[in-house]
Amino acid sequence: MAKPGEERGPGRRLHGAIAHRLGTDILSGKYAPGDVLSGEVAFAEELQVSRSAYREAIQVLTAKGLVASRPKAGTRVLPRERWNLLDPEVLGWAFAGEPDIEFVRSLFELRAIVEPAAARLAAQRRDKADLKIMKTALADMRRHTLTTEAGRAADRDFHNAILHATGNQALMVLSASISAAVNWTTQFKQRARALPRNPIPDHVRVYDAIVSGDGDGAAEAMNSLIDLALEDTRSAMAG
Amino acid sequence: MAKPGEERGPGRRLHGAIAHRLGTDILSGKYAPGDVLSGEVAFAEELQVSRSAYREAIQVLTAKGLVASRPKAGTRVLPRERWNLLDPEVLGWAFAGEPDIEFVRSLFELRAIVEPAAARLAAQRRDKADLKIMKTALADMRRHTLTTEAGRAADRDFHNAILHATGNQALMVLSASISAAVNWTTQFKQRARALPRNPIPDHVRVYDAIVSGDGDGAAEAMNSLIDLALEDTRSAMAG
DNA sequence: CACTCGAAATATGTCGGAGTAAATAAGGAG
DNA sequence: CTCCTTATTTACTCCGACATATTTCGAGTG
Repeated sequence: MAKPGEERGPGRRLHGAIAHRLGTDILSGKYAPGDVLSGEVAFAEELQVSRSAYREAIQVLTAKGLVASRPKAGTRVLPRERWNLLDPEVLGWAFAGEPDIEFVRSLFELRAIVEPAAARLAAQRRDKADLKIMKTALADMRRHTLTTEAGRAADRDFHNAILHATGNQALMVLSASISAAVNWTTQFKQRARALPRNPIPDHVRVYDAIVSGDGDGAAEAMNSLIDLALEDTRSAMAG
Repeated sequence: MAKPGEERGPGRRLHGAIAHRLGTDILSGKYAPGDVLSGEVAFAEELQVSRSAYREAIQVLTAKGLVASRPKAGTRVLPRERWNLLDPEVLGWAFAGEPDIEFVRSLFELRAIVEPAAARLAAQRRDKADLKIMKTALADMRRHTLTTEAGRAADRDFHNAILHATGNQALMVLSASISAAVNWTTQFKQRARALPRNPIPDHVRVYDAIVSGDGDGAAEAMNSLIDLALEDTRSAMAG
């Protein structure tokens, strides 16, 4: 690699850049579970960084369950089950290269489980502030399409507002992961072709049900919304 | 504090011990969101450790979204929404002291959403190996009660086996979090009083439904199992 | 010959200090 | 009063040495 500084974006620290590089390498399969990384001194020298910076990067990966180090034995990649795949940063690393189709499928399945239930709870517990956020998010989605970053941000805001309206902390944390996944997949869809369907009506149906406090309706509307999004993604990946 | 070595368990590194201490302090509210920690040099000296060890601990907390540090501004505790509360280690820190009742409630709500759906999928996709693991886990639960660590481990194994049988990676990762939560809450129930209900029959009903491929039955059985567990926990906390 | 115990080798873990870069705050020029 | 420059504080990075934990290999013993 060239100078280390070239590979890190603005604001990102050196150890963060190293963690990003190693993380994407692990998620992409360049280092497989069970593999033992080169020794600290050797690897740090290869990356042209100090041992301290390298070690701090390894601590980050260790905290996310990707690797584990032991004296004399070295640092080895842990089995996939130990990976914190719902960590937003890990999720980003997973989608940095070509995302694993099977993993995307399992994320959609999780969405299909969590979000309709969340919509039901949101319909029962939402307050005026929540509804206001959803309304403006919908308006922003109409103004900018999903082809723009602003449009995708509005989409994320809408889904986040629903999860926030449930008042459930654990669901809110999942929201970070799920919205990250949604972001990556919508971006992925755009990469392939123009979005074949107008997503607004589906979102409006969810919103209307939440406004009127109709839990079952909100759950069902959200369910069909996810089904349609899944279809779009599938056809984009297949084509 | 006394010698640093006294506060770390076997196998746990020094920076891991520091991360554990700071993590529990943050989760317990000793350091509130927005608070700025003392400078590296001062805090490291206060903890009687080197800056390297302290910094590596901070990297761990940063990776889990608990804190963020910037030059000149210092290291500050992030708002709760940024915390990776589903990280198994963070979950452990949350239950190290007196767990927040509202948080426990939200975890049960997440369980009530995810596990019935997982049981439904497991009933449709399980193979013989999955069933075998569930069967032995049930037998172990019968042999040791939930008052013993072996019994709680068997309980975890049973729930893990269900999530594993779904073949869904994202659900499997959630399993680590949820089983950790289940573990902590069962332990918490024991702390208060003897378990008032025999949990075996509920588990057997779930198992039978999964064996016979009855998705709806598995989901419903799991749903009532969680309801009962929630009641027990609630009465234990209230008492 | 097999087996146990112990010493050496090796990689991670810990340490303290020096120097760099970045962000805020203070001060001066316009 | 505003804007730009400067100064200081703090985290960030690097370095080299020492400590500690495991594995491995060898010597001693039954």
